[in-house]
Amino acid sequence: MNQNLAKILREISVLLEIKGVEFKPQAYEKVAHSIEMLEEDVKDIYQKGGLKALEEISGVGRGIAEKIEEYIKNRRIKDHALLKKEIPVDIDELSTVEGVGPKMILRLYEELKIKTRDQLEKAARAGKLRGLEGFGQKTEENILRSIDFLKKEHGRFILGFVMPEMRAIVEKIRKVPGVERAEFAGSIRRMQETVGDLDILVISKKPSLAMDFFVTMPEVAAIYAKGNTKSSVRLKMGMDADLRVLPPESFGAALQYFTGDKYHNVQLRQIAIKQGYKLNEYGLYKGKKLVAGRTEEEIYEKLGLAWMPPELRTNGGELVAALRPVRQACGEQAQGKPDGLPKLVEYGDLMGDLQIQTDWTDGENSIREMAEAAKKQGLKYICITDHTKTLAMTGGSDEKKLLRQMAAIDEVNRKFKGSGFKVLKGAEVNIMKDGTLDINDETLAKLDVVGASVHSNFNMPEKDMTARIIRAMENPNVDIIFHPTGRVIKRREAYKVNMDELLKSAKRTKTVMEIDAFPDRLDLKDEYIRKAVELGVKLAIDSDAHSVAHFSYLEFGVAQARRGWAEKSDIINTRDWQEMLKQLK
DNA sequence: GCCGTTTTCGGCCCGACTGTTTTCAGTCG
Repeated sequence: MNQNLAKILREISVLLEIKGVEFKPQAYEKVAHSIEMLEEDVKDIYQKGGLKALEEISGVGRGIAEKIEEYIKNRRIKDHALLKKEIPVDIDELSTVEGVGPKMILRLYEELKIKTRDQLEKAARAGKLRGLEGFGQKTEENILRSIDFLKKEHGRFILGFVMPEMRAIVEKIRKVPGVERAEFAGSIRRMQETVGDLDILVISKKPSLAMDFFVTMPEVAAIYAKGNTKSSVRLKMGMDADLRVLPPESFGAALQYFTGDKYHNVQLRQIAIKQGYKLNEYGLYKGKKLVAGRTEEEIYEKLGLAWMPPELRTNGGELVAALRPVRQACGEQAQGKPDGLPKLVEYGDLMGDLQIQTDWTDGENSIREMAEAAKKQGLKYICITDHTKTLAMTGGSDEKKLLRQMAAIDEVNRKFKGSGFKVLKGAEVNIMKDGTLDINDETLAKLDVVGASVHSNFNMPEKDMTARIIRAMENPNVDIIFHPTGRVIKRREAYKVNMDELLKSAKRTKTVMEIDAFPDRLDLKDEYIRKAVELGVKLAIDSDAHSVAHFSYLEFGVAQARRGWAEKSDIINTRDWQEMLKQLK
């Protein structure tokens, strides 16, 4: 319900903006975002506390609370329907076209009756747009180019898959003469699951050199804009990229500003205003006087806040947590814990990896090769978790094959003797439709680590899927639930499951929940991680490696854990293998 | 439409770049 309601509220926001209504659009947009972020269903909130409870939601006042009530009762909001009737255009489709905003949508509709992206494309191809006042040939071309892109790609890229190329680009820019510093900003710096574009900020004595280099890199397919401080391009791999040159005294301000996210920034600027400052990408100002801007730290500090890792910046309570005690705001040194921010698990904290597939099933490499690659990556242990028999297409193990594999692992461990590296015995067993497992308990009991996961019957009702997984958790041999929602980003939705129930059961049965670091899985999602951490459910971060190249993906699992406010102690494989095993059932 | 250390009215985040304009509106992030 929340996502649908959020969509309607956002549509109201855009429709009001199209009509030129002031301020209300922001109010609706803010609420749409709050609703999206909400963990509890609005319907439950309403049933428990009525309109009053709805008004507790950030940004919701009496007016919107009543509209939410109306939606809960009737599945529609009358004002929304009226607006749609007045301007019956596909907002979603049109506003995702680059360069097309509310004002343009209105003119396109009024003058050419354009309602959909297809109609817009046809009109542009026929050269009908350039006749309109304020529209020229360039605008028409830009619209067509953007539509072509939208058709080809779905707009966002999976962070782990594009990160190597992004890093290579930044490295090259760092080598351009005059460039003193170059950093990622935006969703890449926040380590979001997916990224829409690449933002790079630089300090350079020779800005024009950096700009020239940037727009003529071999990776560039087209140049949108080139200026003295900002240039924008489309990369051949399909992503848009921006380069901005900043003076050193503003670099921290720009880094903060362009890292976002948007909601964090809006909130931060409001905090600044309340304290009599103005915050923009050039710095924190008192009147015309620059009081901070060289580093992010000094800006947060001046506002009475602790600096926080970019992964936390989502306006999900991090600004409240970052508040320094009052005495420090008065100029005194704070003693002890200065703020309420979590001490996040660090990249590099992982000692082992608990989900690895080998050539015994659908992996590419042998146990030995995987072990050597993991050791090279700096890990101290891995657990081999090949698929089991009901995943027939992978040649999943039955009980006999598992026993043979255990012997093979003993053999590999003999080779590693004295090196401090350990290979543990495990399996990724299938949770059957009824919640039983496809390997008998006697065999499971011989393994060091048993991961269980759902690989079939994805389309069960939520209640049944939840009961199915909980039954698996109740098996005393099951240590970890692997990739607990089964989603594949951009390809497959998560199956329907009541995560609150799962997490409570995980706590009760001492079952560990996995953060699968494979870039297009990354489930648990950040919001569920946060909930797990609050409940005291233990987590594991695993690569789900199917080849030696995949161990590098662990980084993205750590990022996910950090966005879920997880600390080192929440993650079992930050401990050595003996201590890690003690955390299991 | 929301909200309050500027508090029940009067504000609401901010600046760069583009395109189509001779001074700026629209869009974006």
